[in-house]
This record gives sequence, C-alpha cells and structure tokens, in this order.
Amino acid sequence: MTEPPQDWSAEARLAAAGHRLTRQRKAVLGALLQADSGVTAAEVFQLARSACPDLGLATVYRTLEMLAEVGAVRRVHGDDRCEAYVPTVGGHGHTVVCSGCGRVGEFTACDMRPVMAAAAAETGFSIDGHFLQLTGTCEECRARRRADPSGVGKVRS
Amino acid sequence: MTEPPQDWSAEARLAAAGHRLTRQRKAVLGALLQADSGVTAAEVFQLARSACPDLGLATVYRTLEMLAEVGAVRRVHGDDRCEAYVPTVGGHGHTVVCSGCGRVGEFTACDMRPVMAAAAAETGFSIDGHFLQLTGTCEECRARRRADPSGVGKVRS
DNA sequence: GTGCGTGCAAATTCTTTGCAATGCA
DNA sequence: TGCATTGCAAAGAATTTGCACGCAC
Repeated sequence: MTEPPQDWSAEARLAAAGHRLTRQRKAVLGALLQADSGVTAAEVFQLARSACPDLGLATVYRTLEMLAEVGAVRRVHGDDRCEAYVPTVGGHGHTVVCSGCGRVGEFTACDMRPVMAAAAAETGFSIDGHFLQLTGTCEECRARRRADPSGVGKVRS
Repeated sequence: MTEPPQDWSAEARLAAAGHRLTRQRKAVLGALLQADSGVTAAEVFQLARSACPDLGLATVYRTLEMLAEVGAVRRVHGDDRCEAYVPTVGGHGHTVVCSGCGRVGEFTACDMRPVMAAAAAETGFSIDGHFLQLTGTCEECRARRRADPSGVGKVRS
C-alpha cells in the first residue's frame, strides 16, 4: 500500500498511517516500553494512568487496536489465555516469553523456510505467513532457579 | 509425569487422566471431528447440540478446557481474535489456518531447532518450547481464487 | 452406591459503543 | 478551525461459578 517508512518507531508509524499523536497515546506507548514483559489492556491502563490520570480504559483498547493495526505493537498469546501486548522492535520479529517471570524478549533472526516447506508438503496448503512464539527461561530466572532449585519460583501471580 | 499412552485417541487420553466418558463429552468430541476448521466454544455448542439436545454451554466450556488439558484438543489463535479449538492428531503438531475459509490443517514434521538456537543466541533465553501457527491458503481456496481472481472469496462470515 | 459431571441461571469479567466535549495538526 | 480523538457510562459479549440432581464406573 503505502511506502514503508525508514523509521520503524511507533510515532513514525502513527504519522505514516495518518493518526494523531495525543497525550493519551504517548502514555500508552510509554507504558508498553516501560514494561519489559507482555502487558494486558488492564495493565497498560494502570501503568499509563500515572502519566495521564484522566485516561479512560476505552481509549486504551482503542489505542492498542490501532497500534496493532499499524504494527507498533504485537499481540502475545499465552498457551492458555491470550491478549497481551508487546512493543515491536523491528519490521518482522518474534517473541520469547519467559515461563518464570513473563518477561518478553524479541528476536528477528528467523529462517522459517524449511519448516514452511515441510508444512506445505504435508498439508497441501500454500503457506504465506507464520506466527511463532517461543517459551523459555530468561537469564535472571535461570539464576534464581540455580539459587533455589526447590521452589518453582514463579514471579507473576 | 505419567507414562504416555500408546493410543493418542481422545478417549484414551480421557481414560488415562481418569476422566469419565459421558454422552456430553462424546458429543463435543464428535462436533470437533465433524468440523474441518477451527471451532469456537459457541460453534461446538451448536454442533454438539444436535447429538445431545440437553447439552449446556457451561459444559462445553468445561469440556473444552479439560480436553485441552489432556492434550486432545489444541487451541488456535487468530491474529486478531483467539480461542478456536481443533482436535489433536498426534503427539506434537502445529496448525495451518487457511485465510480464505478458516479450514485447519495439521502437520507434524517440524524441525525448529535452528530457529530456537538462533533465538537463544539473540535473546539470552534458554528456549524450551514453541508455539507455531502458520497461515496460508488451502487447495480448495486456491482453486476458487483461480476461478474468480477479482473477489476476495472469503467464505467465513 | 459414590462421586464425578451436568444443567440451569445468576454472577463476573472483558470489551465495545454512543455521544458531547476536547485538543491536535 | 475541522475533524480525529477522548471520557464517561451503559450496552453487549464471553466466560465462570454455585448448587441440586443424574449417571458412568
């Protein structure tokens, strides 16, 4: 459609799509960047409210949907439940979710072509996209687990 | 934990986990097998009701959760919305969702080790699991698209 | 016979929408 | 200034829970 901008920042994406950069949207973006793990709409609301006390929850939903549309945030799906959001780093990327603390990492080096070819051969579908999300343990949680191998050491409620 | 059964059928999984096979659960399983695309809880309810008219919606939710727990069904996530279910074919597998009609294929030949290694190197996480879902076009939708290249040809409402 | 599993309906949670007022471009 | 955007509150959808009864084992 439109020429992709050189600048993949959220602000640039907004501008490229013809959206305004309001105080509320800055607050939502700030909350997303502040959190180093996937956040739900409710968590964004809570975090962003400290920067913008009159923020409404409906605005958070509207903003998150809009940000996902322009590619500034990515939706993260849990195995059980869905709907957490993380800010996008680059053009295409995938998320790694820590099973210990919920922290989210993002990586871009992904060559899915062999897997996609295998899938196409096995199912007869032509493959044109993929959603990949890895689970693992972040460095910090590995350290904690070493220190206390007995406890499960879950941090997120 | 428990020794995995040789038989990966849903009934065997239920029995292995100590769950009873009731009329309602048979109806839910039947509905899942009957549908060749991912179905939501509401759709399962509607389909299963023809085999079991006194089925309650709450039971569908309870049953789907239980089936997911024992690995008899897999949750499918849409890019926008979540929570559709497909029956599991084998021990480990992934789903391919047709963007035209919503039909779901499953494939098992997946070697994610290179991707997981790359992710570990880039993020510092130790990777222990992956959720992969491909999107593409099934054979039937490709044929339809060839016949009518103009229309988008979406089938699902 | 014993509990697990169920139906029903109410309760709860999550998300969306309408509309007048506001403020960014 | 013009129109996208917002807050509030109410509507709506999706999901869960409590409890007495029925049925698989």
